[in-house]
Amino acid sequence: MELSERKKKILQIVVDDYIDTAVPVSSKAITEKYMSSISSATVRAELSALEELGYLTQLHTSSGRVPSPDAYKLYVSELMIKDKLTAKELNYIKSIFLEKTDNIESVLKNAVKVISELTDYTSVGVHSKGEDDKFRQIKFFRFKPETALVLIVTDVKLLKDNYISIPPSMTDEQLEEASSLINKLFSGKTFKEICKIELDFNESFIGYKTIFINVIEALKTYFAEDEQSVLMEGEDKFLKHAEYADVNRIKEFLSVVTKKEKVFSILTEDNKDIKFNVKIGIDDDGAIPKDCSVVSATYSVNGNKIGTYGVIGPARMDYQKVVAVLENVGKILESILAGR
Amino acid sequence: MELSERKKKILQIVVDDYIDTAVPVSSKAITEKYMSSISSATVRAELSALEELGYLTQLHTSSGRVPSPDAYKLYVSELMIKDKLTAKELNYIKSIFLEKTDNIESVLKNAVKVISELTDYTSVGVHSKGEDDKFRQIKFFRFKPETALVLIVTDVKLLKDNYISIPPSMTDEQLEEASSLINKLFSGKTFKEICKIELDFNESFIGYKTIFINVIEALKTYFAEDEQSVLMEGEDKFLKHAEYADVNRIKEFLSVVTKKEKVFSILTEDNKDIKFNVKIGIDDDGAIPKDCSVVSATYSVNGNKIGTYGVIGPARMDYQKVVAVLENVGKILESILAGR
DNA sequence: AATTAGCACTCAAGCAAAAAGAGTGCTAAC
DNA sequence: GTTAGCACTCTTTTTGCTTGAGTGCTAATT
Repeated sequence: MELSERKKKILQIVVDDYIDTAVPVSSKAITEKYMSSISSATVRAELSALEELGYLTQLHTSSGRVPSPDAYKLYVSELMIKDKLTAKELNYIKSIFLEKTDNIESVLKNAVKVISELTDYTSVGVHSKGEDDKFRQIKFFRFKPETALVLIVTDVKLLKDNYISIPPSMTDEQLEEASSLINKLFSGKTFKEICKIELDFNESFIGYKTIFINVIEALKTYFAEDEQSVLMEGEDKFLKHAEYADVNRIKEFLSVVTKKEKVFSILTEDNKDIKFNVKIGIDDDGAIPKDCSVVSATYSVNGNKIGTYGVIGPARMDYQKVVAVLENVGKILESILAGR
Repeated sequence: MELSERKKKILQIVVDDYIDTAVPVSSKAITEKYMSSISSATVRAELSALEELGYLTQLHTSSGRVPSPDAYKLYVSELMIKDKLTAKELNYIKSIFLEKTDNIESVLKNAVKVISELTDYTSVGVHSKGEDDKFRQIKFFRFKPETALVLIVTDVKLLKDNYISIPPSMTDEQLEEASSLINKLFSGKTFKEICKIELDFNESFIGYKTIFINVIEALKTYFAEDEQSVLMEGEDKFLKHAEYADVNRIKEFLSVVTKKEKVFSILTEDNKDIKFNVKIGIDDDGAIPKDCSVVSATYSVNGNKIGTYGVIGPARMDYQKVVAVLENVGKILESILAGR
């Protein structure tokens, strides 16, 4: 059901004020600070109704009201007055992205960094698994006769650390030829496409069979590693905020933030089809800690969602600032990725 | 001045008991649990003397005694009975190091990981800046006519992410030749040595001058980045320990542990020439937080100290376990590095 | 000269009762 | 529908009191 305009106004005031002061909001505070035209008794009736509807809660009978998770969600999607960044902040964002843009990972790293710095919350970014990343080039570094470090460059990133074994009998020239063969065959293709390639190991090819299989194996490990691709910044920023004055809250928060796989699943799980997803932890056993909020957005290239970025912090978060920063960073991020 | 045997014994008991129980140790506890032959009044006199000497402190007049930083240091260097690891633990250490050993960084990473897991403290490792790392091989990935990604492999690690600009007029063949020239010239040399090489750009060489200069530039950035080489594991392990029930303690701890450059300077600053260095934070403005302890050791190859590894945790730390783990890991670490 | 028993003293920690204050819900009047 | 007024609830803070652990000191003992 749709809320009356006055209810919306009051709810907005409560959320605004609570975000600002961290103190439960009383009817008196509302009339005195924001709505001198009506009396506190009227506001009390409205607050009571909003509580009935699930948007507000009371810590105890004689305390002011605190927004519920639903209230924050509504606030972000409808109630909140959008913030604008200062020219200084906008310039700062732009300046960060001027740095080298040769691979998506470093672009995303910059995005995550700037988000954390401007919002003062822990920021995160995940890039899609990369099944659509395009193969660019392969090179081998032969360290010993039987092992080589294989380097694969995609349009997204460079992968190293994949050691493969090669037949010791193979000469360096043959290895070189193998790499140019692979380059010719795979170049420009996505991982999905590469897997479909029917390899015809005829006589001119047969010597490279092991290599090919090993390279594809290396590619598979590349696409399998997902937690690796979680980028975070400002893991300790949450301590700056008043809610984290309690040891258990801190433990809860850290137990999530220090586990990249947890962060990954939170960010990639079902997102509603709205611009900014807000997820707030309710009980203690969910993926997100109690009273902890995750605001995230996806970025796309050519209409394909290829990653998610956002912030993690207390439920009582400065959503105006956060959304403004995410919005602006997102725009630049997409424009850079589109122009590649 | 040298302590009497009895004082040493009592100090050892106090530290042992305090590490075990986290409760200030009373004269009564000492006589009842460990020294039934003498009376508590005698112990009290000794405790009083040890306090006078700076080894013990009292929280208030009617509390038991707590070891001072000096007491912990003496404990580790002289008083403590060395712990032995179980066969299971030893096997675990060995098993971890069986993994790929192709570069020092990954070996150190394993060391740090195993230390954190066995001790349950945050562990750290830093490798020397690398002026003695040996150049192995260079390769160029030409992305655009005017830029290339340069990959340099040393005996320690692989460095990527160094983009250099190349003259667009240069053909791929010339670039290839440049890389084999560089390989021939630099191979097996340390950074120091490379810097000393007098480059004679005679006619056959002159075309590669820009490349050479750019490569050396890339090497310099490599050696300049130092905080990068701080490896850490178990950043949230400290929360497991009783001392971190206080928010300010947590903040202090995290403010150090999340800043790699701080950890770096703590680990690399003046170490006494003993096997296990113990540094304990005293006041709040030092590099190390109050009541926080850092136990570290260096590892060497051919008599050259090339890195430091250790743990960070509360002053009331299980030094027996920590030293035993560090000792064993250090041995394996050095044997692996020596055998390269 | 070192050790010990005994005792007074100190201080933290826990508890209960009281006081203060903020905020609500309800009711009756506007 | 709105509002003033008031009783009621619940938290927070303060205060005083009690308990108990542990020490330091002193005088007696070995």
